[in-house]
Amino acid sequence: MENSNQSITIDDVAKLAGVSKATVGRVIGNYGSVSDKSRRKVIEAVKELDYVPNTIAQGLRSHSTKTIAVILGSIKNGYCNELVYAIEKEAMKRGYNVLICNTHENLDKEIQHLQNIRSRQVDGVILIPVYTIGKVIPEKYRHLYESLNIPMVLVDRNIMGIEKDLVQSKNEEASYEATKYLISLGHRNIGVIGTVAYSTVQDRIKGYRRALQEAGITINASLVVDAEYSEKHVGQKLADKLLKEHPELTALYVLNNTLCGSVLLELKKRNLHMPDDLSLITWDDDELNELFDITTIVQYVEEIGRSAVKRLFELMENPQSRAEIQRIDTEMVVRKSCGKPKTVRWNSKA
Amino acid sequence: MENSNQSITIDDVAKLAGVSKATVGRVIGNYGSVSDKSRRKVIEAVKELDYVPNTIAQGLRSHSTKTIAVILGSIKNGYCNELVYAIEKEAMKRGYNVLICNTHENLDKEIQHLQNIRSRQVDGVILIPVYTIGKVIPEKYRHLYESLNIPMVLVDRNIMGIEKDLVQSKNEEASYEATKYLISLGHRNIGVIGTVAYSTVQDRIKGYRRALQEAGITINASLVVDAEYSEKHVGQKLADKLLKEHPELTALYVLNNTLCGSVLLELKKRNLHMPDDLSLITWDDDELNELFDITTIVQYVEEIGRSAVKRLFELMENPQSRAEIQRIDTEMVVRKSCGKPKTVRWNSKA
DNA sequence: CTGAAAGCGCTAACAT
DNA sequence: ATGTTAGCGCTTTCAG
Repeated sequence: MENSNQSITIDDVAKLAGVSKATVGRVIGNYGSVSDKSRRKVIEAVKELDYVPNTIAQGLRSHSTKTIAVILGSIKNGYCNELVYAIEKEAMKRGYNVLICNTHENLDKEIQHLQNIRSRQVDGVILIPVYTIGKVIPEKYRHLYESLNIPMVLVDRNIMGIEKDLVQSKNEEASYEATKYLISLGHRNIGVIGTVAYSTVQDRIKGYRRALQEAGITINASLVVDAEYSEKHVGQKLADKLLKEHPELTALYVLNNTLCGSVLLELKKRNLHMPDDLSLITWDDDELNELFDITTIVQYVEEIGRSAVKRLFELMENPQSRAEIQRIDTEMVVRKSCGKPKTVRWNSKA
Repeated sequence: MENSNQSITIDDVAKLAGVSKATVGRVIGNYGSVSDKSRRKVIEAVKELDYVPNTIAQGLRSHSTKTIAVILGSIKNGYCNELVYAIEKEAMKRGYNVLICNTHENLDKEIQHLQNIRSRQVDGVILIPVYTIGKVIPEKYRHLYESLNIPMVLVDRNIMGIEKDLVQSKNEEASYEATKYLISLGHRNIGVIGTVAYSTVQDRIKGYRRALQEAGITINASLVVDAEYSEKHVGQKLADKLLKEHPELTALYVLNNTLCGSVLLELKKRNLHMPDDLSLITWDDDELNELFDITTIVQYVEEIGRSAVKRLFELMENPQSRAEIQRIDTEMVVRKSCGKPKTVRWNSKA
């Protein structure tokens, strides 16, 4: 218990316990078979010396670093940090640590992280990929992902043209239901704001379209506007644009959590109240939504994280296992932001 | 470029380049001296084989894993994820990766992480400690922190009785100024809500008291209420309590970002408007604050992160360097949540 | 059940 | 400027 010196090694323990270091290894690594007597002696020596095995040395020898990496756009994003939280918790349970890597939504940085991770012999990767533009990935990049010989599961977004495990919400279905809900209230002109680049958002748009079609409502493409990632106050700008150009709108449907606050700013500016002047639905739960009583499609991010880790460990045990897609349920939390559409053109003045 | 096999080693490169592995090491590690000719050959071979050095092996040999760990309560906290973002960015620049560890504000878990990190030979630690209850740390724990022979800088919170580097905001000063601002508007009865357990919050309370004293206002301890960490909707509950028991209050001062949303919920419920019915100041920036036009004390979290990393690297180079405390400026962003106090007892009805 | 020996991939002395 | 050698701390054959 006394000496916390870094340099106590398995040899010291072996010497003190009067056994070989192989036996010590068996005890601390919990493999092979050791007599009770030896085990006791080793355990005592470990305690006596305050010995902790060197994970680095273990890693070099055993090719397992007990580390997984999470690569994503930015930990500052609400979805992402909830995800990382869940992943770390789950990994810790299994004795793994997690390395965090922000790509800043930059493909080159993602590649760089991936390379780096290879050199670190990380055991597995959970990735929210940048490349998801709805086009099949260029050969140059595809090669990188496929050649990377490391267990990997994608979360949230898919990469077209690549065979990888994926865990994500039922985006299309949830979006379909949400839109149907608006339609059932009487809305026929629903504006949509989202960052179209992401496969996730594309799926949500598909669901939106399907619901409209099913209700026999003509689809007006100009009601769906694309919010460039990382542009400041883009939600506000686009809400303004939509409301200005489409006085017929009676509802707004926001596809990214990050945009909603900014959209609310615009509603406030125009003195538009929910649900009387305008109905609103948004994705992802947030304190904001509760405060403003906004009806929300909640993703079970914790569950997504847990599933991703679970699948990753399966992959680590059996790297040949075929890629599969897991779609996690969502929940629509109905609050008070949606109502029957107004017949008066409240915003024609704008 | 062809083979992305894991098992390409420095030997393969040496063989292909026709030099010794020592020379290869010199080139990729960029030390010692190598002839231009050899260097070229090595670089070519590296490219040819798509070789990446094994960080684990490097670490075992050189005792530097190029990894730092960040240990904190929860990555879900806004302050924390901004901090981690800044740290990761800064670390990446220097070729370091960051390991993330959540303590869930649990001291035992923190210790566990610290132990684990030791076995991983992490080069340095940035820690937002759990133990900060304002009492000197018990010997049992103190020993653990001090014996841990690894460069470490604390962020945000201090541990009494321990000599460690610390980077934090000028909590006392900022709080003093904020309170003075409220006083200057005419407020004399200012309710305070915060999680008192944290040294940070204690400093903020000190600043609040100093401003009151200086203005000759009698300090009423019952105006400062303690929000238990992790209790749900505690902000709302405490705001309710304060307003109920102290109808003389004309301003609320919230010391943790996490509490503010919940406090707003209570104001909404009581139909209290800022600044007419009540003035409000809160700590930490947030979209919420902008949306509600709340005057806010903004911490420069990015700068705190950068400073912490910078200091950590100094410590890593010179572990004997004496512990020092860095206090980072804050900024009060004045919005519209504060005004002159009402003379009418608006909330006496409650 | 246990020990001896080899070696994971690299860097750091020490030669030359 | 370059190669040789040893060995970081551990796990893993392979004998016994």
